[in-house]
Amino acid sequence: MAKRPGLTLEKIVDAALQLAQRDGETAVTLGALAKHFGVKPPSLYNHVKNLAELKREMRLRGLLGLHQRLQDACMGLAGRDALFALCQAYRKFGREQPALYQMTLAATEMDGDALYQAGRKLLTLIFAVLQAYQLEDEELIHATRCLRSALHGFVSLENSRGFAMPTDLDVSYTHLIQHLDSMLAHWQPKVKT
Amino acid sequence: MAKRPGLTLEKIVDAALQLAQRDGETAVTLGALAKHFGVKPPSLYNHVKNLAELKREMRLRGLLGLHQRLQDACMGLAGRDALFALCQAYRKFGREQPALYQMTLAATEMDGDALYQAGRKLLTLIFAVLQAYQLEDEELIHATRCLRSALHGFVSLENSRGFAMPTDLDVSYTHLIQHLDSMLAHWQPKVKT
DNA sequence: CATATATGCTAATAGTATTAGTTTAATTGT
DNA sequence: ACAATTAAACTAATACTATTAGCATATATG
Repeated sequence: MAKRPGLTLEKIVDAALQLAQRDGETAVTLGALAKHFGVKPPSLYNHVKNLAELKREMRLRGLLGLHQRLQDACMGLAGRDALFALCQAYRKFGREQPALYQMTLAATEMDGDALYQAGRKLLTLIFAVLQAYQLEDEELIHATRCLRSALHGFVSLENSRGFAMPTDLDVSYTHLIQHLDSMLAHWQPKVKT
Repeated sequence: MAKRPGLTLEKIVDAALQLAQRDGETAVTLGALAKHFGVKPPSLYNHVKNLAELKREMRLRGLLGLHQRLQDACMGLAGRDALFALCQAYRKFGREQPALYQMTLAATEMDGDALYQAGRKLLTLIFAVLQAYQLEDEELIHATRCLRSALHGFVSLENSRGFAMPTDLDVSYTHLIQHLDSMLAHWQPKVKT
């Protein structure tokens, strides 16, 4: 038997992320990963519980990475500037790592505590950015949901080629951010049904 | 050999849609469909090119169904009322048929003409609804992208349990619609970068 | 250096799509 | 009504998937 390649969960997740980045989520298969490490597929089970857990780990990395990117982008900024930076960084992440973004935002049932915590961190960051708009309690939550919907929707549709018209997407996104800022600045607590 | 069950593309797609509705997209498998019809898996290839085409057909049904629902909801309405009806019907469709909605909005590369046409129909309907807001040319496209982003983002996140806080989602969505209406009513053509 | 554990392996099961080639049910034409 | 044709089922086979069980050995530990 040859030397052991010193596999570890870290390395496997790294390779899985690269694989997803290159060939999409469906390319993340135990066979492909095993081949990458010069190992047989069952050997991976010594380090990963199963494929579902591996994908959970990937999603955790995605959430943490997204959080880091957004945090870096907002460093030292506040109010409108922070919002713009947040939105631009969000889209940038989605464009640069489409497969990972898609996995990241696809929550399932049993996600475990780590994923929940990562989601919370992201939410806390957004709350911090929205602080300048002086929303409180429930209103802050509603506003955050609107913001997240707009950002996720745009990135998601852009990544899946849902915007077919030959009109500049950067301009559309800038519009979107401006209107989000406007929405937040003139937030109306009263909902008329 | 027993009598032939009189398979057809229509029936297969119908069964596939029911299967997706009940157990999710991953449950749509040729084996499961074959079992449903009391037939062996290869027999299905006499009616469907392959699994990818079957899913394309499902997505086409989804797009057409969504269009129909939205059209029905907007019948006889205009302006703000039409927008509200459109948005509510959009979310309703997404909630009632989560798996189908997810497939519907996940465009791939080679989608063929039928899917493109269905997408166009949907776009045309939205343009009609936005007519009252008096946007023109490029602005109409940007506004439509903002609208679609918000709606798709909300429905998508809601379906994947992306909104964790225990705050009423109906209220959040109503907020979203109101702000979309406001955005459209006070659309600012100039984008300040 | 011996023991024990960690981590690789092979073999096997089960489920997935798909193709090739065959057989027969259903339809069509005379 | 019967023969010929077509449509649609079948069986058999290939090639991927994930996953488990049990075995063997490289590495680490006492």
